[in-house]
Amino acid sequence: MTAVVRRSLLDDLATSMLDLIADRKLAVGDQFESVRSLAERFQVAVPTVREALRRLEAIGALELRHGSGVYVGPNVGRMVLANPLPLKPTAGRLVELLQARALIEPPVAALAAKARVESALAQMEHDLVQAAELITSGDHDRLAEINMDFHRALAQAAGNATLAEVVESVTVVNVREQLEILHIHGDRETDLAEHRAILAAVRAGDHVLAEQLTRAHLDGVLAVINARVNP
Amino acid sequence: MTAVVRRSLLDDLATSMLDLIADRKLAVGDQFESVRSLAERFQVAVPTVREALRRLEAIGALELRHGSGVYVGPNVGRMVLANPLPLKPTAGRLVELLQARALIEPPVAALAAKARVESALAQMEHDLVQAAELITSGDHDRLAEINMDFHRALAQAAGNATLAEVVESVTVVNVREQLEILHIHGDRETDLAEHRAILAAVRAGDHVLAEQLTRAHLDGVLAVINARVNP
DNA sequence: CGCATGAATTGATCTGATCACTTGGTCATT
DNA sequence: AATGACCAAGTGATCAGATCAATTCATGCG
Repeated sequence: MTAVVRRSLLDDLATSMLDLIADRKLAVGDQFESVRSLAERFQVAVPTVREALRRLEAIGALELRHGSGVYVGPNVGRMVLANPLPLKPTAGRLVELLQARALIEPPVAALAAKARVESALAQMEHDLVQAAELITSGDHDRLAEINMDFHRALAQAAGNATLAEVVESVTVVNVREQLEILHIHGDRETDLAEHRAILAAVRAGDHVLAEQLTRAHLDGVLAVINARVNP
Repeated sequence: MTAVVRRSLLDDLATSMLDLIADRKLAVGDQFESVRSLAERFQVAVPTVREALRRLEAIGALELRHGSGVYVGPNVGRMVLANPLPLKPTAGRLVELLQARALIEPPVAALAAKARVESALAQMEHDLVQAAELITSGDHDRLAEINMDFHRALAQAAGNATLAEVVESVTVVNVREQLEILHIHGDRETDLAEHRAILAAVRAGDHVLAEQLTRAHLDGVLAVINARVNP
């Protein structure tokens, strides 16, 4: 049996649009075509085009800006995504998430110490400066964001886009919940110091130390969370 | 200013629908409401409901089956997804993907040797039997699928849903391309033998060996690919 | 120059209808 | 009783055209 794949009109539309983007070599942020012109181009009705656009928008391949137009989104060409509409994770799910990070990020840090992509290192520096300011100013919400960004930048320093996507996906998840974690963890100064040590190790190209420090950092957080969840 | 997050009607609709699913404790595969009844429930027009449904469908949280109804999809509640509409990856991107797998999967195998989730181990056994049959029957397409499934099952054996999602996301990517890889790699018997050794190590609870075998397995594939891409 | 203003463009949503697929039941045939 | 053909209701898919709302940018006033 040949498993007839019945491609719906919508599947065709969505892939055709991606092909259009690829053919025109559009980059992230570039304006795409208007809904009406797409409808005419593909000879389908406006609502149909919009359904296809929504599908692409859901995965971040496109953006629809009211009154402005359709634009190429940040996730076009990505392989791994964070679910943009996750259900509220349970406490256990958050522990699993941290475990996953504690497993994945240390070897990524080791790789980063070998690759040392300069732009990412600069981003990490920048994040540390920002973090220091936010600690004194007390804006814990933005601090949590910046700390997550440090981890994302660390992954980007490894020079592997797929790894960066994976790490971003597991760090993006509900900053709300991560906030709670940070509030539990609490010791923001220690966090900052550990981040600084990690960056120094990466800068020095010491992949063993970078991996070890990253593991210690995440295991520390994990231990606190675990104690909190299973008292 | 009160930071009026201008949640579009669509955002509200999509999240409301997810809330409905959560409230009713619907499981994957359960039937949801019809488009028309949803339109009436939320007091919006049908095309609007459909756009929200498309968004949820795009991430696999829902499925729309023509003539039948709307059903809960397999990805509801997931945190990490594979891009369902990826662009054609370049050769370099595929190497990166393999590198990412070679970095992530070995420690996952080690964890699997500790957790040993029985259902996943059974799945791995089943995959190996299937793979042996497909090698003799010569169905290389299905063989590639089964081999990927072995790796996914291995991740599930680790008992961490997030890790399983990550590994699935990096193994789902374009079976077409992975096929090409397998054709390059070619030595299907070796693959099978290595898979068998990995499962044995996991079964035995030898996490050091499981990690080492998995690393050797993926590094072997990676080496061949690298030689092929950079001749 | 700087800022209001209004027209044009574009996305957002609605209304209502028609087509196509699935499903389950009816009913004649076997 | 089992089987298969057939029909009708429910449901998603698509269409057509219209109206509302946000953005953009050229225009022109102060």
